[in-house]
Amino acid sequence: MNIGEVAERSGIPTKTIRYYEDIGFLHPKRNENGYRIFEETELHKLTFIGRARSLGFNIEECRALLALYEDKERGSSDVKRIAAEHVREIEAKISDLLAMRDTLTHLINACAGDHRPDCPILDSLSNAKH
Amino acid sequence: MNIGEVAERSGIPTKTIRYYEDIGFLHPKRNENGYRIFEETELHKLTFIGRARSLGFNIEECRALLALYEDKERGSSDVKRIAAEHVREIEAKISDLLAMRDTLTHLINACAGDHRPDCPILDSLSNAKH
DNA sequence: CTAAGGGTTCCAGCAACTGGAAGGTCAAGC
DNA sequence: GCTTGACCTTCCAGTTGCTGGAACCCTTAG
Repeated sequence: MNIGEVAERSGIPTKTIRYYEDIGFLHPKRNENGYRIFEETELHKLTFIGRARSLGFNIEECRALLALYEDKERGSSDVKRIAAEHVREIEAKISDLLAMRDTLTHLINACAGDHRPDCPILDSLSNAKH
Repeated sequence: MNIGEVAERSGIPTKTIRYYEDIGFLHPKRNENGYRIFEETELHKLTFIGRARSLGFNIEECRALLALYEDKERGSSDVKRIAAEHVREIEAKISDLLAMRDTLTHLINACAGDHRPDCPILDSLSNAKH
């Protein structure tokens, strides 16, 4: 399988696949003309990484998950720990964003939004009322 | 005022203040030894930017808000539009994160988390059940 | 023979800083 | 006068996770 087919089947762009090779996620063989040749297992790995990334795991977390995925001796508790830690991070981001949204929504509701220059949004940004 | 005092009073690190000068947010004068000298108005600007950044506005949005802030003729509707657009972006992020959290929480609950290698989290990442 | 559509490498850039090196300036203490 | 330490300066490089582009090679079809 060439890189284009892998890209199509995994949904990951060729650029990104080459990048993943650079950072050591994959080690595809090469044929005599220098092209990368991918096995099914490499396609599976890429799909795995793609799903983990779409769930918001960062590269280092993906690396850890991939190592656990390939280690037949590991217990599920390690995976669970990584996932639980990740959920905590997600929840922290969510509450930050909720706080931002509430503050902004409040300011927007207080703002006339017309041609007059009075604007509670700018006032709040410039005055210290945190 | 030197940069250190501005940093202290605005809560923005000196490195970041210099960066903000680089990207054209500020134009502090220099005295004969080359040190930046800041006026109160520059301190206010920095505080303004700091608040906008902490509300999640990106640099370009800050630039727009700053321009509106300094334009005494502008109407509040422009500001309101920027803020409302920003709220929409925040809400999109929130729903992405909520979906991630729900998926992961579901997987974590299905995972024994013990020494056995069976792990629904990894299974889900590797099998196509999207 | 040429063109299209693969593939390869390497270099640069995005956002928004942050860290570090190498050096100039200033005030205080000895 | 000298040193020490806290300031300040500039410039360069690194962060994360790619993405775009240039310049080039390989293969196949018309």
